[in-house]
Amino acid sequence: MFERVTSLQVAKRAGVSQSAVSRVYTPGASVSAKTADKVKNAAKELGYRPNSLARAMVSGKSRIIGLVVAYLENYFYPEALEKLSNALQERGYHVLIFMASQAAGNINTVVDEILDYQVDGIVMASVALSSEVGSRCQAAGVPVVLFNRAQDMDNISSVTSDNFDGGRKAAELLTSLGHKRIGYIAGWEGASTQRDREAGFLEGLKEAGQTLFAREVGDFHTDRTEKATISMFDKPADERPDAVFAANDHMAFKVMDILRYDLGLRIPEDVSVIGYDDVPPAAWRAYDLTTLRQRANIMVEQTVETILHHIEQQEYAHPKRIKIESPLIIRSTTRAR
Amino acid sequence: MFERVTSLQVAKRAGVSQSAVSRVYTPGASVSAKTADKVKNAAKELGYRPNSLARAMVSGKSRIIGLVVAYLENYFYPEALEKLSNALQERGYHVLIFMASQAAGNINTVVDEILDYQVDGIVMASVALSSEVGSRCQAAGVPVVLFNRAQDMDNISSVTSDNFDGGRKAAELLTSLGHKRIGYIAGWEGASTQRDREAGFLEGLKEAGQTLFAREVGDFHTDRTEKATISMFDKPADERPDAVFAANDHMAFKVMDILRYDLGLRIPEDVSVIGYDDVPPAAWRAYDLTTLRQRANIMVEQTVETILHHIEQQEYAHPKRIKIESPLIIRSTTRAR
DNA sequence: CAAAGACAACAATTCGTTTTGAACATGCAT
DNA sequence: ATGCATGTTCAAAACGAATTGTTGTCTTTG
Repeated sequence: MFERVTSLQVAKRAGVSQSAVSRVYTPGASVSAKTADKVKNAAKELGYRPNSLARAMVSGKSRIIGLVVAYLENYFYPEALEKLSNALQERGYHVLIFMASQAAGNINTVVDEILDYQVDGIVMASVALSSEVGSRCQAAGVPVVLFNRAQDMDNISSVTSDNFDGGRKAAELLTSLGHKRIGYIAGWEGASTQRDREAGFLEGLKEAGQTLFAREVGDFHTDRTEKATISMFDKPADERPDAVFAANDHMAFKVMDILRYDLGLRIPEDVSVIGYDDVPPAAWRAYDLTTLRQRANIMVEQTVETILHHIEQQEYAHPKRIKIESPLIIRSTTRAR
Repeated sequence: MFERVTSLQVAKRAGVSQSAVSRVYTPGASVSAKTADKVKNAAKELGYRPNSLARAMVSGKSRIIGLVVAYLENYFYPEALEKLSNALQERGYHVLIFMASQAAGNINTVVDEILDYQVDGIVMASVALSSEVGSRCQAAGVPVVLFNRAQDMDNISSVTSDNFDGGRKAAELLTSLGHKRIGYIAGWEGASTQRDREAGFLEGLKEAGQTLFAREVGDFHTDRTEKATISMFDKPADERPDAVFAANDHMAFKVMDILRYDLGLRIPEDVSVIGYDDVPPAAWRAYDLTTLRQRANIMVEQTVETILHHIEQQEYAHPKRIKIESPLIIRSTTRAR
């Protein structure tokens, strides 16, 4: 009932060989204008379109990039995903998406499934992958780029913000504003972003001759962040921080909500708040959050360039470790100077 | 360098034929336990995994679903995308994603590219597609399901909220709270969601013996919504609405920001606000928005069921038009009774 | 003990392309 | 007219697995 139109049928109708049809659709192949016309006409009449899968099988290039995402709740990711997909589409690639919702065991299954589809490359967003998984991809000749995560040990490319530097900038701002009791709400401690941001923040405090006044773990997670905030701030004024750096914007929003609506504190009069990411809601008037911007467009651009470099140059040996500077975006959740 | 392991190599090592290997990986095929073991061992030793593309070519089933998304700025979509991808993964399908960022011409190109990948089905989220595109997919034997958009004319399945009913509920609530000057911020007028919500809203007002007091178009777009809000509300108290229904949450947030921070109005004392979607930020304390919930999990579930029904039953003739009820979620942007 | 039946394994074919290597013109210079 | 490039075209061989009809092989039963 639904007969697929094949290149052979087009060839017959155009009165040429099947391989001629193939070459018409292969950029840079040598075809005379005459046969190209005949083929194109026949193709149009029959509604022919080349079968990407067959093409992929014989050429060994699927022009599919596997994308593994752990969760889209952090609104940095939808933005990145959109840009990534667009950028790859422009280059003739497409994105096969895999959610790695669950735990680590899940990742292995997911990577296997990805490889089954003969993807040309894999982008892992916010996923910490075991070195074993990494080497399995290497073994299959599929380059991997980590997006927004870094892995020190393995020889895998990664694109991140300069999280250490961003953390330091946060500390610089807070100390320069005269804050003396500075707290930190940590993200999930397995994440390199969390670790680097915290390390940079501590370094920044140290440079100003200060140390951390309070620390809680929010795990990049709503409920845990709310608990963390309460246990950090539900105290007399001189025992609680007068400024806090949350390891990402989403935690910062929760911190702000608790401070304002549960604890009745004013921002920034009683407490200054800084986040990280500059997701769109950070600019919404109700939050208007001072934060460090992750420049999604640049990060995506670099990710695309890196993965395509690996694919098209067949160069897997020299992983790139790209860090994008995070500019400080000062809004109204930190005191004016 | 990167030799792919094929079923033939496994077969040789296991001392069986290639077809035996194939059957081991085909659920429901008849293989003796003995050969299955031999094959599995050989496969493990060689690190064999079946090639999905080759499988797809000969079987005619790629187990890939093409997903077309226009934009992810509305946070209803990341949520839906995540759930959709997960649900399909569970059923052994995977999602090839296509952003249809630009105008209508873009959609055609995108659909062609999708079909080239021999997808088993297409889900279109928030995309209005020409009937021509629809019939092209039909002709190719690829079922299409519209997600969060309906198309009256064509015989294409769709899954949406019951937007008309939701709009009416919004009107019922506002009129029951005693509001007499009720405004509406419309979304993009090409969207069926916008049209149905407005029609239901007007119907609800009519049932209460009222008519619309003011109407502006926000186009589901930030800047236009801010302008729309100002032109609706920057007036003396008795000339502006005392309640407003925005066609989605994202516009409602902008409305709230303008009302509070630019016009100095209180919500809900001066103006009640209702949105539509119940995206996560609607529950954030800073907004705490009364809204109509789009039940993403149910919508996704129905979408998956519908598309897989079409695919696996090869039944394209009877499109389903599924509407999911939108419950009213009352929070604090509407007056208490 | 032979015949029928049920299963398993096999070899060969298929899917729709790209990619050889060889054959074939065509045109130009000798 | 002959030789040699240059440029097109073709037929055939991949690619990696699923599928078909066929041949075995092992049980079971009359």
